[in-house]
Parts: sequence; C-alpha cells; structure tokens
Amino acid sequence: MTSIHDLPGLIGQTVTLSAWLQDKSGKGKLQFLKLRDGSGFVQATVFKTDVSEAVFEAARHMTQESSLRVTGEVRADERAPGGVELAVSGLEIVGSSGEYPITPKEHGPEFLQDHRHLWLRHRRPWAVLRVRDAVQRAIMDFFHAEGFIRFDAPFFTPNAAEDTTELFEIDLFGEDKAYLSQTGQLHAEAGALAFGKVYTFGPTFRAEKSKTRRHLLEFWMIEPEVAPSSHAENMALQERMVSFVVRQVLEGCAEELAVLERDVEKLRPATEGNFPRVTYTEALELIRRVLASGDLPPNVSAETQPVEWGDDLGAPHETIVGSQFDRPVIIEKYPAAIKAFYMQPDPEDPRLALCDDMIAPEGYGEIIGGSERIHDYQLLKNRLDEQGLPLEPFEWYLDLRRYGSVPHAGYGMGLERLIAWICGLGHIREAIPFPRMLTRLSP
RNA sequence: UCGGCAGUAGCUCAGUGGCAGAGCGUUCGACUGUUAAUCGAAUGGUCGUAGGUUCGACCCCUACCUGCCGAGCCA
Repeated sequence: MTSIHDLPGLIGQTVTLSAWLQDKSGKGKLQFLKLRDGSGFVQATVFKTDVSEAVFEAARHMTQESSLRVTGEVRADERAPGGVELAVSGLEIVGSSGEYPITPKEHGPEFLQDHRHLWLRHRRPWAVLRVRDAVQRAIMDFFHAEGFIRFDAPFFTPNAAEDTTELFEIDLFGEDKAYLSQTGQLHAEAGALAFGKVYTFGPTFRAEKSKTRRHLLEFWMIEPEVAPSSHAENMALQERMVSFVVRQVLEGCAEELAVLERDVEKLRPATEGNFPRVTYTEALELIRRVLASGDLPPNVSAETQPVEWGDDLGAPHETIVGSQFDRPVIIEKYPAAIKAFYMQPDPEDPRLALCDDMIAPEGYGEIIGGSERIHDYQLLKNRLDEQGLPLEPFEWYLDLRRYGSVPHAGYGMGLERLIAWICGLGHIREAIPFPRMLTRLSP
C-alpha cells in the first residue's frame, strides 16, 4: 500500500491507496475526489470513459469520509492542488459514510469541539498535531543530545508545591487524600541530584477556573532540572532549547505551517538565539513607557494600569513586554515575595528571586517559568515555616539539602503554549488532541 | 468567582410586536478540469428552558441553563 506522502516520487506508476474521501466535486463525466490518508492529501480524477459504469456511478454517489481503496496512475498536473494527482482506474468502497456532520463550509468552535473525534481528520488539526509531534520529538532529541535522561515524576502527590494553585483532589479509598500533580519539579530535583541532568515530560493538572485561550485543566509540561547549575545557566538552557525546537519545526514542518498560513518569518528570529533579557524592575519601566506612548499591542486594553514594584505582572503586561521584541524575551529576578518558596534569593539583592519567565512574542504570553532552587537546608526550612507549610510532607525534599546539597536549577515549559505560538493558533485547545477545559470533558 | 457578548433549519447567520427567512449542506438531475465549482428541482424549524406582559411574542420583562471572549491565577 502506497502513502499519499510518497506520490510525488512515483509519477508514471500505478499505485493503490487506502484513503478516505475528504471532499468531492463532480463535473458530469468527470469526478474529482479529494483523498486523505493521514500522510497527506491528493486529488483523484475519475473519468467516465476510463472506468466501468458501476465504478463511475459509485464514485458519483460516494459520501464524504467514506473509506476507499483506490487504484490509479500517478500523474503530474499543474491543475491539481500540490501538482500531483491520481488518475483512477479502480475503486472500492471499504466503509461507507452516513451524513457527515463537518461539511466543507464554516463551523463555529463549539460545533467543531463537539465533533473533535471527527474534526481530527481535517487539514487544520492534521497540521497542528503533526507540529505537536515534531515539537515533542525535537524536545527529546535536544535533551538527549545535551546529556539528559528522561525521568518521570508521579501523578499522584500528597502535597502542593506551590500552595497558591488549586489542585484536583483524589479520594484514596476514603483514608488519605491525594492530589493530581500540578508539577513534577520537586521530584525532578531528586532526579537531578541522582542523575545530574533530567527532564520530566508528562501531563499536569491545574484546577484553576480559567476560561481563556491560554489555559487547559490538563496540559503537558516539560520540566528539566540540572545539578549543579545556576540561574544564568538555566536561562541559557531555556534559550538553546526553544531555538532548537523552532529550528526543527521550520525544517521539518513546512507543509504543515503552510496549511496553517503561519508567517514563518515571524518565527525565524527565534532560531538565532540571543533572546533579550530584562529584569522585573526594568520590565516595569518598559511597561510604563509603552502604556504612556499609547501604542498598545492588539488585545491589550487601554485601561491597563502600570504595575507597582512588588506586584506581579498580569497577562496584559506580559503581552506588552513580549510585543516589544521579535523573539521570546526573558524576564528575570521577580520579587521573592510573589514567587514560590523554593526559589533562591539573589545574593545581590535578597528582595529578589533568581527566577525567570520566558514570554513568547505576538501576544502568546508565558511559555516558561524557571528558577534556581534554594540549596541551603536552613534557608529552605525557614521559607517553609514562613509560608505556613507543614514540614512533614516536605521532609524528603529537605533531605535533598541534608545530604550533599548543591546549587541547582530548572524550569517548566507548557507544551501547548509553545505549540500555539509556533502554529499561530487562536486558542491553546487546538494544540492537544482532546482538550480538557472547564466547560469541556468530551469527547 | 467577576465583567462583556451570544443561543433561530444539519452548519453559518439574517429577522426586532402581526404568515419562520437566506446561503451552504444533503438527495435527484445537467455538465470532461473542479479548487468553498456552477445551473435546475426537492429537503429542511420545540426560535436555549421556564414563567410573565400583550388581542397577538423569535422580538418586550424576569429567572435559569449553555457557550464564547476577557480578568484573576498560572505553563
């Protein structure tokens, strides 16, 4: 069986495809069949004079999404989309199709989401989810080339790493409570102190009632952790990884990005590295300047207020900072008070944490959050106390500081947010096969 | 949780107190180069739900449900 993807190299040969009928347009004695087989898309022509009466009538009455075995000669033809078409000599319907809900016309997002299991067959999800696969492969290739091992963190955890985030509670046979993991970081730290360089790669769960284009209840996160390492090395790793992934996608997914009508020139700068870096304090000044100029990026309200030192940046503020550069920008050294308990203080200014967020351009917002971790036992214990967190669940985490502690650092990257930016998606839900959101658990 | 917007045919939408509409889809017919083909015919409705105002409600009022977008929070 031949794949549609391989047809350009088989011109002149007669092949058999296993494919689905994506669309059809008839011209009386000539039928155009738009076929897909997962590897690609091709047009087939059925001339009444080339096939039996029964085959032509079958072609004329086939319904959208019927599964077929099609035999024909591969021909180069400028009139065909893609320049190659199949001149059909034989045709067999494997599975007929009823009235197919997703017609070639426009549909609203709710309708398409309700039919996600079928929508997956269409060009746009085809392109996005193939980019997703390329991104995942690039990430794994990158880390293995850098000497990392993949180190899987548990999904059930007894405690919150960051007490601010809501967790999904699991009933463990009525005795204990467990939560679905919202981060693998703490376990990745144990892995880093055992293996040096590790990364986790798996789903993560956040019970936030967020209904925006940037949020899912269940998303995939990559969390590298390195020991020993520093804040500066951590940022350099983030930059190397993101530019490598974008480079791989531009090289390997030209057709997919073309289907999505993504302007690849907007991605090109990210392949060069040299991501700009601003401190939190500098970012506040930058935001103030842009707001004063009135020249705001799209989707940022004119009502947006500047940020007072000590307050966290909101989504519109991140969009403003991201819009000032042609590639991802790193904002570092936020006030320690608004960040997680485990972040190492800046030795030059203990009010600050050695942490950073990477903001994607074009309004796609935060894609990475990372930090150097506190390696001193007493300091970490004090931070747990200050936050009012119980020590007992964190004893194992404190052990990492009791036995051969070393400065180390890591970060978490949201896979779907990275994909949404690379593909230029209007909503993160398109970046995962079956999105799980506040208003959607099905299909 | 809060704010804004929306819900009418399978889909996308128009209709704004007086007969429920269009385009597309689907089915049938014509057509040998279609790219969201074109042309002709047929097909299509609990106007989100419940209550209210009115001689009369898709339209006005109230409540609720559902969805979309945004905020907060985050990746």
